[in-house]
Amino acid sequence: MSRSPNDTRRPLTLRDVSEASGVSEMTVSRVLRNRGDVSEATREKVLEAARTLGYVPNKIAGALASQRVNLVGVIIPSLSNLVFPEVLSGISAVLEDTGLQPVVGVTDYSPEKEERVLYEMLSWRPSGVIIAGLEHSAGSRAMLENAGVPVVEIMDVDGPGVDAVVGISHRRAGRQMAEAIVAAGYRKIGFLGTKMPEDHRARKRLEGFNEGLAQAGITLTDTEFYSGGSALLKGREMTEAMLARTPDIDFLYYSNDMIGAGGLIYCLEKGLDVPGQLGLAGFNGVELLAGLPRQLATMDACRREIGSKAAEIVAARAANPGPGGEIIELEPVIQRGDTIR
Amino acid sequence: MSRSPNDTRRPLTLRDVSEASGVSEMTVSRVLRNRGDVSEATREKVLEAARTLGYVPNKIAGALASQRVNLVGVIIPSLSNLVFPEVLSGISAVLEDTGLQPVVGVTDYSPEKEERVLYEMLSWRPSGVIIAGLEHSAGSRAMLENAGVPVVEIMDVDGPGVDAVVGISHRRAGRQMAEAIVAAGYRKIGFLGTKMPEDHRARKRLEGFNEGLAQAGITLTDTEFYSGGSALLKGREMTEAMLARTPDIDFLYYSNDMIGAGGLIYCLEKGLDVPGQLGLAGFNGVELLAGLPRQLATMDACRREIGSKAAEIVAARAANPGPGGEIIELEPVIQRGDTIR
DNA sequence: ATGAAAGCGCTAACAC
DNA sequence: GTGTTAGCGCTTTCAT
Repeated sequence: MSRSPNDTRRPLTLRDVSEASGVSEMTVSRVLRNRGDVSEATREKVLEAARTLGYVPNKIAGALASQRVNLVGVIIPSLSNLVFPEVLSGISAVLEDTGLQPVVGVTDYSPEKEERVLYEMLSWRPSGVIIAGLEHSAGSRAMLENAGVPVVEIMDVDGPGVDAVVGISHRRAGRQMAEAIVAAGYRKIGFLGTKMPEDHRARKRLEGFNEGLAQAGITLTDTEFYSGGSALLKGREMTEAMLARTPDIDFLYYSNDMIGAGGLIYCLEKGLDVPGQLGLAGFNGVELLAGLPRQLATMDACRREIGSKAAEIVAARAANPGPGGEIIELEPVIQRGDTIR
Repeated sequence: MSRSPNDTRRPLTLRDVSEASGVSEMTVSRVLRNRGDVSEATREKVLEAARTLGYVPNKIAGALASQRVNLVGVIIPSLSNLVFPEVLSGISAVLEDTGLQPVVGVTDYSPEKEERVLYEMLSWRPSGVIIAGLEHSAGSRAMLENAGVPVVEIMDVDGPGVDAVVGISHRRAGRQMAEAIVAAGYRKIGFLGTKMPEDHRARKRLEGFNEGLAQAGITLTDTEFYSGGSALLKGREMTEAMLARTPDIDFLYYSNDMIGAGGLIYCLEKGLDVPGQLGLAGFNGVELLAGLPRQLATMDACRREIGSKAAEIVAARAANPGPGGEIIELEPVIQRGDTIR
């Protein structure tokens, strides 16, 4: 590949394009951003010069000068959870045609890391922030309150938000599932979930679930928690353990579909009568379930829609600032599948 | 929450901290970056002022002035592939303690989108770029060549790279799997994969697989391709279709573990004799497989290690520029599992 | 150990 | 339709 005149490795600037095209920097800038009136002739000249030089604009300088950054910070606990990539894709799809760009930060469910990631993001002065959850450290909360840009807290509506909130009520989701299970006649019910105090949404689902059971005068018969490892495998193991410990249990409520799927596979393998003798349910409505031999009962967490609504709020307010404080509660629906009788 | 003196929504600047602490902007800057000698007393004053004001530095201005950006662009085809989040976590883990930050861009396997994402990233003048694959549009390749920062192409080593390359040989991986299958005595072999011309690594695996078979005088008995939808479900459906069409087939090679897992579940459900009558193998070594009743034969794609090696190269060269052009080929290993006799 | 001046590469605002 | 000027908020460099 032959080297262009600019053979020193110095990055190209507007000035280089300006000189190469014989047009002022300002006009070059206008052409490159499609702003203001530029004659077709100059336009051509400039684009030609930019292309042959291989000029890539410096957004850092542009952002500093214009006080505008087309970035939206998206802060989520994990990428390996399957749920968050889906939220992300909802966000991306909407931002795609707004000129805004998502930038992802991952917290690993750690409030300290969330605070660091948030600080890092805000120091780039993004046009908005989308952040998972309502629970944040005092420092994070202060930063969000003072960010001076739209903030959308997603996934969860059970609690007060800093600004806009888009999500579902996990408490209610848990309650509804409890009601459905009780209505189906199950009475000895076990819960299997993650040992993660920082997963507030799973915690709220369990609280709601207990409330729902309590309403029918029932309490959980057994519980089992795990942390780390392959969720599918853990689901198997926990199910095996619980069935061994509490043989007469008649329903297993899993805090997520992956461990639920592991449990389902185990039960089918053992030839257990599902849903006759033993009912099963998970949470999330992940696509994976469609490939299993039996459809696990679950509840759609509206992941993509949460992403797209959140992105819409940010995009709308980036375009013209409003008062903020939007609250959007989505309604998850129980998918009974084949594992509740 | 009470408002601080700065009640106009103007973002805080170094100057605000400087005034609040009675110290020059320069010294404030030094304190905030831990650079140069600052007396403990001033240090305290400054930090105190910054904290109470809630000052967040403006990295845009900082980057412009210092010509240094602690960002590393990471460009991958997809987040829902399970493989890429693992690569990412390898990258993050290494960058964590280097002061560099990964910024992710997703291409959806589209060269045009890759070019746009790359352009966008380079316009932020990152300290390095990690990009999946060796195949890029002419435009992308030109940008990579002229970026003036370390570029690491990952996942694949079958072809020439722009700068550094970290990955495995998918062609060889396919060949090795073919050899193992033939050695186990299977002869009527089917391939099931994605209908994605843009997935060059899957294509190379298939090419290598065919080469491996050809060496034993065998050609593929049947093939089946899919696109979109739940991979697990597609694996089921394709397996069903192929077994119906070619009942005497004795081995199914899947282009990835998700469809392989779907196929395995289907076969077990139908009570087929795996691996006696019918052998199965996938590719990737995803964690999910551990939860299945039978272990699918597969090949570890070294995802996390690819990520960490790539990050190490970028970090090393960000610290002190070298000649570049590192080539690291990792060696995937066949995991025979329970589905090859 | 601290401060002053210059300037990073671009765009807003205003001429012409 | 095009050019000029000033300055975005920091850091570099040099002075003290």
